[in-house]
Amino acid sequence: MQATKYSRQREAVKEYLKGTYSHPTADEVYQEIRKIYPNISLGTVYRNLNLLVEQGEAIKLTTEGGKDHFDGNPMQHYHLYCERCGRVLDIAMDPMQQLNTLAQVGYAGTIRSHSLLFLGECENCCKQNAG
Amino acid sequence: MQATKYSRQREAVKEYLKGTYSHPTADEVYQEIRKIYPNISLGTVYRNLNLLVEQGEAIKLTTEGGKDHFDGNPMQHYHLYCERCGRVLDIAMDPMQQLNTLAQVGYAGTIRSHSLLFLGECENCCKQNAG
DNA sequence: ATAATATCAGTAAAAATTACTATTATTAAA
DNA sequence: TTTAATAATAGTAATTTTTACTGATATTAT
Repeated sequence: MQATKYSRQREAVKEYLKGTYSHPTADEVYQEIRKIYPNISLGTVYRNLNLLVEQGEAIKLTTEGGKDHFDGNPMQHYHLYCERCGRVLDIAMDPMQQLNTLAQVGYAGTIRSHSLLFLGECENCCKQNAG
Repeated sequence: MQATKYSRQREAVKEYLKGTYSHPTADEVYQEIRKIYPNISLGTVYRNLNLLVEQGEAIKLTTEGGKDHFDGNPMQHYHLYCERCGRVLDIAMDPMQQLNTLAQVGYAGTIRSHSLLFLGECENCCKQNAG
């Protein structure tokens, strides 16, 4: 069965994630939601973030920073991982399904999708460099 | 200064990594090297793997499986992450530098490179499916 | 209201990686 | 070819991120 029941905590996590472009980590979501629900626990945040991902409402972004980042926009799109500050940012570029086709050529397994992560420096860190 | 001294352990790690296409995790490298140097410690494996990455001799692949995988081929190329068995495999496809250029359009930060990971099922897991 | 149960807070555990320390191995110089 | 300097190691402990567990609470349907 496992019918999904409403919970204020999950709603708050979802609302926060849908309303930001910051691609927060679980801990960052936790710190934010605590301002509204001081007793919420980190485990609850993790559980609900993963639930949102399962439901197709969010995306989990695994980066070399070690922490997973979460994105409330479930449409496929690309990101920049800033090698300086570790933040994740959206890249305004059309997703290329043809990459899957190209990869599939001569490969006996099945290509389902792809994840494209650009590496470099975000706008903020670039400015700091110049200053 | 921090001059790099020779060590048998590092040599073994490097040799193993250069001689396999299996994209092993740190622990898998550890288990392998233990066959030759039973006293080698996991920390030594981690230290040397990261050293090889710093020196441009290897690449670290961060996947959603939670574990980092290592590749002894430092040339840019693409991979498949098998969502079934968690293995990482090479994809025979030319790297596309134009992706960096496309991403850079209208982005105020700096795009340095990209990491492209395909998701799906490897040949082995596909076969099992059919069988 | 009541019963059934999904979710929660709080805490403990797990898993992957890194840091620490006394000892050993490598290098270069005497 | 000893000796001195120090990088690297093994073994262990600590850190970090994420997941699992448990008794209490909140939500839903009856």
